[in-house]
Amino acid sequence: MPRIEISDFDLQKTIESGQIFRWMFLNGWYFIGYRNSIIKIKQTDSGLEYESKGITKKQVEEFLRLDDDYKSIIKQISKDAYVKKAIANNKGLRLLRQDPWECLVSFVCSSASNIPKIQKNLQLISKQSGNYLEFDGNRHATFPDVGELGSENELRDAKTGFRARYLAEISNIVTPNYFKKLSELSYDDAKVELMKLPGVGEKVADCICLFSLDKMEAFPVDVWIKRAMEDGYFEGRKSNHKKIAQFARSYFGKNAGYAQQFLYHQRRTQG
DNA sequence: CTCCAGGTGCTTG
DNA sequence: CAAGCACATGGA
Repeated sequence: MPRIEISDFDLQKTIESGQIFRWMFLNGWYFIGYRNSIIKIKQTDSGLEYESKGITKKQVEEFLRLDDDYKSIIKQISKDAYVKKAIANNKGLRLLRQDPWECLVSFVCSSASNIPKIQKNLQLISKQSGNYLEFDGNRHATFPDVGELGSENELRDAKTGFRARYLAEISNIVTPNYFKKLSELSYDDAKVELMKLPGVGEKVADCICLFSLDKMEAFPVDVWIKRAMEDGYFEGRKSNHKKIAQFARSYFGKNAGYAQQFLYHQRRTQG
């Protein structure tokens, strides 16, 4: 089984920090749905150990963002005691590089929802419209390809509620080429383009930019981050999404998205 | 029963 | 431009 020698990589925090939703923990291993396959992975003393089927080593490294210079990023976003505490409490938390299509569907499902429900939505969509894969003695459903998400009614069967209409419309608009084009755009242009899709506003567009399009300056502002930022940087006073996002990008710089992930996870787990 | 959840879109003032 | 509300669903 392939091993990856790496320090400062906390697999549990990374997987369970709400950036990906199709994973399960079984007998000491994480099984993560990725593109048309599964990555089975666990933490070891010296790093990570994984096994997968139909995915190259290069693809696994790309997904795990092993190309990030973690220490340098941490140094860059460690601007003050407040964020330093979030970083210290979540040492080894990383961002992943997801498939943009699944990321788009995931975060359209995320609006006015919660993590367990998003997981349920994606699992049902995969069972309905994805393929099945035999792996390690188990059957796993893969995520449906672009254009194969299913009808609006099927999406409603997946308990996506009022988001079913958005997803069905999105399914008719995007193509593999849509994401190829998107990946070539700047952060601002990619965000504008994404926000033309129904069900995609500022926050969802930022999540897609950060989690799947390498736009590390994106700073998604949800209710949790809003509270965390108001406490840490606005003297506890109420602010708004636009002010917070604008401040965060200028304050934390080109890796603001990493700061977001630490502050978000800190807020979710320690308050 | 009421409230709210990794928001967005639409309508009003 | 900001504020207010509906939108499905499910857990607290």
